[in-house]
Amino acid sequence: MKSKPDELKQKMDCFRAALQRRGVKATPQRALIFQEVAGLENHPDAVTIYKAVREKLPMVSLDTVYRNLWLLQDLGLIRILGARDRVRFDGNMKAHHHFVCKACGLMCDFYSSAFDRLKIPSAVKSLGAGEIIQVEIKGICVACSKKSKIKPAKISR
Amino acid sequence: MKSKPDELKQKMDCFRAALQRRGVKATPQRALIFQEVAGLENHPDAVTIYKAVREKLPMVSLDTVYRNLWLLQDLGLIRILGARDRVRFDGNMKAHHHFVCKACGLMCDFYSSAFDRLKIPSAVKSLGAGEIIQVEIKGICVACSKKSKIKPAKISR
DNA sequence: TTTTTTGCAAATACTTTGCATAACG
DNA sequence: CGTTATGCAAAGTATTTGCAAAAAA
Repeated sequence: MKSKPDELKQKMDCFRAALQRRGVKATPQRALIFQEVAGLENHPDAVTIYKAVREKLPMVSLDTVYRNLWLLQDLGLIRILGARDRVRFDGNMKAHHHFVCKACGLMCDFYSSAFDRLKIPSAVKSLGAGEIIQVEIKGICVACSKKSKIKPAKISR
Repeated sequence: MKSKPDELKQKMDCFRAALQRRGVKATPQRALIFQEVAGLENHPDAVTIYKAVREKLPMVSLDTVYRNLWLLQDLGLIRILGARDRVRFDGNMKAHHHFVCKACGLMCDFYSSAFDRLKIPSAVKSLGAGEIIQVEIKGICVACSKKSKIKPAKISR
């Protein structure tokens, strides 16, 4: 699903501004990669983005795509879904919610009876049958925020 | 963080019952693997579980751990967090929430102003500084529920 | 012109599979 | 006993890294 063209234009302006602010160069690869991610409402993996970018720029390599995706994430222009690396398992079958640290990947449970009472909105019915509803809060965990006081977080894998 | 011993016992009963119901054998490996995941409130990856199980049963192999984790998930005894396989990227920076299909991994956005208004509970402050709050609804998407009418979903990678 | 970024290729990490043997019910 | 599960080793994917050449500011 593509977003409206003027929205995309606005996103690209935002993109250029963020790059400049951080002294990062605006290469065509970078712009195209951002455009692909920003223009889609499904959530592509790296290879899907790679293929899409290749249509317009056949020489790009997959590692450039990865490098730029992580860079865009560091710049706050895109996000990742779920865990950054491997699969994680959850054996807590009580109602609970998650806090995820953007820096170190820590995931831990918290409880909230208010969140437990959330109902699945009717708009979701057109997507499928919802069974579990959980809230995810992303941020920086205490351990990482201590670290970053010493040395500003350079989030790289 | 370990859960209380009687809770664990109850979980193990639940485990044995579920295995029997589905005609799956209760091997010591399987029981230990379940116990590890069920007893932790952080969300270990396969290798972490593997190491923990090895302490008690030094012969287990990593592939047995994986096989059993997926099995336990199929049985509904544990869950996985985030995407099952690769990293996915999200370029939608508007407030939004996610629907995730347990069968095919489809992830798509939906909007809800009610969910957008959720506040970070004070209990979370002890975990870290929350920045983004999103709701995740897991279930079966329409495409998969059609498929499963023909042939009951055998969810394997 | 200086620094950053790219593409390539090779390396690493994570996860799955085939098969003979061992264990469960 | 018959079937299912295990361990091993080898194969697949996914992702990262080092480096010389190319491109941006």
